[in-house]
Amino acid sequence: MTDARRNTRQNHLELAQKVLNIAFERGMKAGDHLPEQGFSAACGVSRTPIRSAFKLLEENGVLSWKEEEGYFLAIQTREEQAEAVRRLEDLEDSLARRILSDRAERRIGEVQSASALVRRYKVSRNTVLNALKILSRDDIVTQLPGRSWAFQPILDSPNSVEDSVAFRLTMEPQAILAPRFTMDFKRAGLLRSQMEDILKLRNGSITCSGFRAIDTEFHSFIAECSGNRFIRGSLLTHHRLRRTTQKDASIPDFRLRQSLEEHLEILESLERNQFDLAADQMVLHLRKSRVRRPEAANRGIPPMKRGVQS
Amino acid sequence: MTDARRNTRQNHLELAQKVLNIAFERGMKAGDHLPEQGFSAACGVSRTPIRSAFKLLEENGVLSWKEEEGYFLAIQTREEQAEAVRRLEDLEDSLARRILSDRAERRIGEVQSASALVRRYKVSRNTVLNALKILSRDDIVTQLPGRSWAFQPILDSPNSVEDSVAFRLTMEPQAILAPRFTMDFKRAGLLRSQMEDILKLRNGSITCSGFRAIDTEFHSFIAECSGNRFIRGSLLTHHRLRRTTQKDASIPDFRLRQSLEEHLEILESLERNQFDLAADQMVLHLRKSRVRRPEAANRGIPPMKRGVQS
DNA sequence: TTCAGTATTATTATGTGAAAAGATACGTCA
DNA sequence: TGACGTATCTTTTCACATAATAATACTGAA
Repeated sequence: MTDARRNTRQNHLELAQKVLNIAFERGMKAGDHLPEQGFSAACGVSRTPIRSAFKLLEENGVLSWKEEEGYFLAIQTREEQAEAVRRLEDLEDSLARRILSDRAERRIGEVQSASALVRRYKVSRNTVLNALKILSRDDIVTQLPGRSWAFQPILDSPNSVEDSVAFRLTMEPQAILAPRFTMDFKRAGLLRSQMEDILKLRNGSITCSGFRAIDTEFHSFIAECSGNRFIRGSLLTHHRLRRTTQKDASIPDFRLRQSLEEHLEILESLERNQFDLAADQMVLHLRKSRVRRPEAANRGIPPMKRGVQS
Repeated sequence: MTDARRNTRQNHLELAQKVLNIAFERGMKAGDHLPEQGFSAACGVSRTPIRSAFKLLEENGVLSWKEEEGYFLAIQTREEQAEAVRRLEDLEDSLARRILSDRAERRIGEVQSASALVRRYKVSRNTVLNALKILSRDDIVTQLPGRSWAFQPILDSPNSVEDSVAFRLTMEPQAILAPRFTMDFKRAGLLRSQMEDILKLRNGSITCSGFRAIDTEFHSFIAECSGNRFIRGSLLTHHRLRRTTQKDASIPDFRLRQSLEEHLEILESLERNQFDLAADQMVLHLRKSRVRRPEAANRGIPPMKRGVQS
């Protein structure tokens, strides 16, 4: 596994996921042909990396290959796709991820020097620098003036969770209300059907991590549709942080379902261009999911006191 | 100048500014002694870089040096300090700044490769990579999947300015209203007196760039006091972007004064712990300064339609 | 004890060439 | 024309040696 990890460029893992998403967005079925050039154009890279991604997907049984003809989709259902994506995500446990989890478990201290990490993880200096670059992009670590790197408080302290919800409560409705908000209907439809699929699962079999994945995707989607580039940017950054640092908590099944149904309602309102309604539903959704997290309940976020413009 | 720039580490310029700020925050007067160890502790670095910063400041006439005794403050007034800081800022025209201004003037295209920049600016690859790192921290450029870097729209298009004000209108009041908002009274006092000094200048002699500097500092200060780390983070990022990309526009003198007086009023409310009032004043302040910018007036930001929670 | 000066050691930054990866062009087949 | 396979050139990454910088320990003086 370690060798495989070393042989497989991180880039290709990301690219492979992107390829898979595009294929399903285009409504491809098992047996369909995936033209290299089309994906090359869609991903904005040349054919060379696309081929690597295809090969990677073939190794994972997602694609099949025929000489002189190219690659073909080998899976059918969205469940299979989701599983494949999960497998790819497992592969890409980069050093950044390891460092993060070690920090989350408090196995390493708040302040680190690059060399210390080189020694601890027995990897090249460049690898560490790269990981730090990734982590600092999400503001998980910041470079102090000297030569030390400091971890920011992770999204696991009660205060942080509280701050996160407060942040989202101000930003997400505004993302919807910003002028030039434009829905990507295709992606919305895909999201909707994914959520409906999950809801169809029998009681108790919704996994928390599966829910979290789709939840983050939904909220990132809303952010991406926002017409305000600064609201979009800061929300996307925040969701990236949530995705990487949030911990699994056990949430009862019925609450997960409720949450997904709220997502669907918001999507419906947006599709009807009822932005005010969608924004209000978003506020309610966030407030409810706040109550849902046991550890954060009844802590000092002020009630509906006042708006941005009172 | 080019040689001096090459000899002077960028780090030390920043550090020198920090040192100067700390000295004035501590209320030091001309002739006072600056202990190396004290500043070393205050800045979180060892004595070595502090000495470089001291030496740099001495070369600029801000400090004086006596053998076997150390460095002493050589300037007295805040104007002298501001001037010194400005001189230091002029020194640090890094490659990032050059690239940014070339882009602002549309001398270079929206998409660039690192090598192209190496060729254009005749600097080492590392220098370019470093500049790109700085620019990408503020989301001025982003790395595309392939090997190209793309500039984001700069804060000079009408839409961007509009988006920026809308963003600040949602965030800045919330920064004040967040629980655990805590004023740094010392810094507030310093800011206040700086603004009062500017207001004392005779009519017409307030420079626009001087105003912008203190304006950004004031708003960054508010952000820094916020108890919500995500609101704080996203606002600070945004203000950094404003500082680096905003263009000088000519704004009539009386409007600058009005704006500064609004700042003072907000500070007063904050000092009295009247956070709701301060937040409302901030909303008004931002709305007014929006009207002040001629190019952005009467464009589609929705009126006081609704709050975050309504 | 605290300070600046000095020396020593640890860490990081930089330059260089080899190797990997990406972009592009061309050939061939359907 | 549009697809894949292959070849070639450009760009980037990586590893390593070396220079620059930061942290630390130690000194003597006030």
